[in-house]
This record gives sequence, C-alpha cells and structure tokens, in this order.
Amino acid sequence: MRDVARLAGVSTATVSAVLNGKGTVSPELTLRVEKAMQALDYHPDQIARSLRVGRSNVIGMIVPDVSNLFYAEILRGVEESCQKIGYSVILSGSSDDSGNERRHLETLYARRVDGVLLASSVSEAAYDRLTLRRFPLVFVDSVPAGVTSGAVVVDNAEAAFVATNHLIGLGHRRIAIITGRLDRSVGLDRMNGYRRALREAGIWIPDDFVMHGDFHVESGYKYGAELMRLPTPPTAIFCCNNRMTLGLLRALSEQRINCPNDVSVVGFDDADWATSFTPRLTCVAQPTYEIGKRAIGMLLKKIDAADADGAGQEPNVILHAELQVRESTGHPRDK
Amino acid sequence: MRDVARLAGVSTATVSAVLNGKGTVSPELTLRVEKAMQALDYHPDQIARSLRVGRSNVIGMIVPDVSNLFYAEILRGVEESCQKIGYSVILSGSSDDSGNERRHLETLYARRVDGVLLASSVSEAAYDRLTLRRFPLVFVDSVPAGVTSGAVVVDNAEAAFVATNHLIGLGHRRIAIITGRLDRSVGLDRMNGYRRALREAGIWIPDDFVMHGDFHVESGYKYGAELMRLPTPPTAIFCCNNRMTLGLLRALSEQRINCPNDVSVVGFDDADWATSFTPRLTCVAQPTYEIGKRAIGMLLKKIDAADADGAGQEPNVILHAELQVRESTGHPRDK
DNA sequence: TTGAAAGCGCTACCAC
DNA sequence: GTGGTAGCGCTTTCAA
Repeated sequence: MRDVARLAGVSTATVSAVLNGKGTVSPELTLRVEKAMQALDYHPDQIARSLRVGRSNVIGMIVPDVSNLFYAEILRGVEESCQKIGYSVILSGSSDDSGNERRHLETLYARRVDGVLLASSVSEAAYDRLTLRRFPLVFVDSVPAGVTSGAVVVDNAEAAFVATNHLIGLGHRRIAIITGRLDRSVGLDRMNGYRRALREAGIWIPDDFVMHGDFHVESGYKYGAELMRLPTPPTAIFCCNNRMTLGLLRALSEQRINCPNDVSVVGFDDADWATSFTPRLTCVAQPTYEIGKRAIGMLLKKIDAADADGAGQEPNVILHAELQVRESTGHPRDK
Repeated sequence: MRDVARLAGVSTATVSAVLNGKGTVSPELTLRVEKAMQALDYHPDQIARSLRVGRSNVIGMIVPDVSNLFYAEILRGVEESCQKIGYSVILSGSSDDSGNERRHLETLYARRVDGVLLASSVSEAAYDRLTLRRFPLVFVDSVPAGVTSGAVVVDNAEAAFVATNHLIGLGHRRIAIITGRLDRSVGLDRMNGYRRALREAGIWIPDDFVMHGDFHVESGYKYGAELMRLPTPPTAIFCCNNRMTLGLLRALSEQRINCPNDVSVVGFDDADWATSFTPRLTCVAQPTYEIGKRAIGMLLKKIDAADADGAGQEPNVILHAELQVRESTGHPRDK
C-alpha cells in the first residue's frame, strides 16, 4: 500500500479512501491511484483491514457431517448468499461430537468471525452466556429446547404429521417409524408429529413399531430389517432422515421385499437419488437451500444489530416442508 | 492481552511467550499468566497474530459444486486433516464458472490464506504466473493439461479401462459411454480408457454409442434415454460420474428397462446410495477421503517449502480407483 | 529471564 | 480534498 501511495504520489490515507470509495478524492487522484494499484498488482490485505475495523467479513458454519447431502445443500444456500455480499465461510464438521463443536466454537472465536451458523448443535456450550456474548449465533435445522429466537428451522412436527396422514389416507394401519435421535428437536418433533397423526386417526401402534434410530445409515438398515422380520410386519414405514432411508431401502432390497407392494416407505429429506430409485421415493422435502439463505439472512441482521448495539433478538424462522408423493407409497396390499 | 499482562503483573511480551510455549518463562510467571488468562476468559486474536507473523493458518478450497457428494467427501478428508493441525478451511463453490473461480482466487488472496485447493478447475487463471506466485496451490481431481506437479489425481484412464474391461469380460460387445466434459482431464481420460479397452479387445463401436455428457444429472438422463431408444441399443453403459448415473438410472426406470437384464450399468464415483439401489450399483469407487487427505498433505508441504523459500515442486500424486463389482452388471442377455 | 518498543497493513481522526 | 499519524493486538528483536 505504501508502494502504491508512493507510485501515485499520494499518501496512504488517500489510497485507503480510494479503496473504500470514500468519494472525497478528486477524480484525477483517483485515477492515478487506480493506475498504480493496477501496475503493482496490489490487493489490499483483508487481515490488516479486519484487525483495524474489528470485522472480518467471515462467518463460521458448523455442521455434524460435511458429507451429508442435507447439510451440503444448506451450505450451498449459505455460501451463495455469502458470495454476493463479500462474506467468506469457514466450514467445520463436528462429527456430532460436543467436544468438537465446542472446540470449533473457540477456534472460530479466535479467528474473530463475525458470526456463526450452528447446524444441529449437540452441545450446550452453544448457548452458554459466554459463547453467546462472543458473537452472533444462529441455530440451523435443530433448535435447543426452549430457544425461541435466533433459529431457522422447519416445522418438523407438522411435516411428520402430514407424511403419516398420507399413509393413513392410503389405508395403512400398521405404520412403523424409524426415528432420529430424540435428544434433538428434529428427531423428537418428527416422532411427535407421527404420534399425533396416529392418535387423531384413532390408530394404536405396538411399541415395536417405534424404532429409535440415530440418523445414520446403519440404524436405518438394522431397524428396517428388524421391522420386516416382525411376526406381523408394518405395511408402511416412516423413516426420519435421508441416511436412514438409504439403510432401510438396502434392508428391503436384501430381503427381497417389494416396495410399495409389500411395504410403503416415506422418507424424510429429499435427495438427488430420490427420483432415480425404483420406485421413486415418496418423501418429505425440506427447503434446504432456503434454510441456508434464511439462516444467513438472520445472521447478518444479528451482526448488524450487534454492531449497532441493538439487542438483536430475531424470532425463530419456521419454514415448511413439502410432502413429495411418488411411487414408494401405495395402498396396503393385505388390507 | 494487555489486560492479562496487567493482571499477571508482567509485560505483553511475557504473555506472548507463554502463549507460544517459548519455554523461556519461569514456571512461576507462567502460572500467573495462565491464571490471568483464565480469569479474563482471554482468547488470543488470531487476526492480529496472522498480521504479525504473515501466516493465517487458513486455507481455501474451491469446488465446482458444494452439494456434489464426491466433492463433499473430499472436503471431509480435507477438513478433518485440517482440524488436527489447527488449520481452518474457507470453502467456495465456483458453479463451474471460470469467472467465479477467478473471483474466489482473488478473495482468498486478499484474505491471505496460506494456500488453496482447487478442485476441477475450469479456469486458466489458476495457473497464471501471477496466481501461482500469490500462494501455494494444489489441483485436486482434475489437472490442467501439461501440469505434472502440484496435483492430486486419480488415474482415470486406468479406472475407465478396468471398468470397460469388466463389461467386456462379461461378454458385452455393444458398450456405450456417457462421457463427462472433455475439456477436463477427468472427462477426457475416462473416455480414453474406455476407448483403449475396446480397441485392445478389437471391438468397434458406432459413433452414437459415445454420448458427450457434462457431468450433470440431466445429461445422464437425456443420453441414457437416447441410447436405449436406438434401433440396436447397447447392452451395457459406462457412465462417467455419479450425477449422470443418477440421470441414467432414472431414464431406465421410466422406460421400464431392467438393469442388469436388459442393460448393464457401470457408474463412476461411489456414493452412499450405490448399495441401496436395486440392483446395487457396480461402479468405480474413487478414494475420495484419501484424495482430500493427500491434497492437504501436499499443500502443507508446499506451504512449508514456500516459507523456506524452497522451490516446492511436488510431483503429482496419482491414486487408484477401485472397481466395485455389484449387481448392476451381468452377462448380456441376447448374446 | 523479562520488558520496552517497533512494526505487520490498514483505517480514521484531525489538521491543513 | 489531502496527508500525517495513532493504533487495532499481536510477535520479535534487543537491551537490561
């Protein structure tokens, strides 16, 4: 920068003014400075700038699993929005471990990110007073119990309710569920939606139709296989995330159980493969890209509010998922 | 930091020494400083540190598509390795656009990242003298023509050769291909491997068995459909990436064409869904996680070499993909 | 072994 | 309009 100033015959202050479009520089000097910058292939050092202005234009994002398409899609929404406004995003994967999550939170703080997006948080550290004072934070996808602001979530209970009702409407009575982790709002809400639908339809479900999965492929596989080996297996299964659905479908395939003839399947989370399967998968499609966009929108609001010393309490954004009815659901055969 | 120094009754230099484990500080003072840091919940400002030492401990990674599982898996390898050594990664998606790619390169430079990982680069900007002087850069997945150092790639030609030979070995003679973009090494090499296998087996292939796809779902769908509508359709299709395979499978499903009875399919890239499909998909599995790990390893070497003013010419790392034979390939029926 | 002070590259304030 | 300069929080000589 000094070199630029020297070459243009001005002060560094002027160069800075040109850079930031302060408008108080004469056209003539502006041109000279720009020429000099070009000639020297000068690119302002954002690090130095950040240090000075106390703002990094970087946000952090923590997800449980980088290679889960669901988070990848959210990330895409986040990243594209960030690009437009000159933000960069540091991504870290927590592997569903609260220690990792906490560590990442510390790292991000040390790097002085302007805010962080926390997907499916598994740690209480996230809403420590201390952490919250460090930087604006918005919860994505899953929200800690009792938190009514600063989160972008989907109405999971409603979505599960609709999905289950779809099965009931087709005539199913023996409807099983493979739940997600119940210590997460996403997992619990989906199960509750399912239960409510059954209750309102006056359907009673045996305990062994409720399988407690953990969002991973293996649990979908294992519980799917178990369900179909029951003396009277379900005629429909509601599976609470994309990974487990993959496991479930694998189990069905191995047992040569035909879907939807022998059993109907409703998955949660749409995925690129959902329409390539035979049969095409009926599932609850979450607006992933939109989640990402809204989350970053809320975070920016919070960042601005923090700058302006406003309280910055953004009420939760609640988005709605849409049931995509395709061919993996049909009437029960032995009705 | 000043506060910590004051509270501990020492100078900031001493605090710094403690932080960096310089070892020249008496145990007594060390303890006092640590106490003070704790008491004030002090976390050193990496931004300031970066400015001073000229090293950010951040790397950038540019991928064409954040939500393609293939890149997501590589990213996972990268990210996990980075965590271990205290690096953070800024992720950007180029959407296969060279303008975006160039812009991200500029941004990353402005942020003074220590190096960048560039996946499937589409832009010549990446190997401009200028860009290369800015920071260590390693190419991942796809390598620009003629570049023999600084890249981590898979031997795509060999992988395609093996995959095609697998089909030939099963008795197929009418083997079609849906290629990727031929302006990328990945795309071209795979087609060449396919061609070599056919040539060596003395099999001649009509031109309309070679479909030029672009790595996206739609092209797999479109060309898959076209292939199967040919007067004499192929008995096997080799499909050059995960996305296009999804499209192809959808086309087959819609046309009620049975795989592998009517046509065998070999995909490129393994995916979580590959073993959940019926039939389970035979495909070329790239060592994605390993690619990520090796890439970051090479980048770090380059970074260190750059620090040490060494030339830092790391020869290309060439990894090998493995053919996963499953049920989507079988003998041709009408042989 | 410890501390004083310079300086990384930038911005913002104030004086001209 | 423009420039001089202090200082963001840290590390790193160098002197004590």
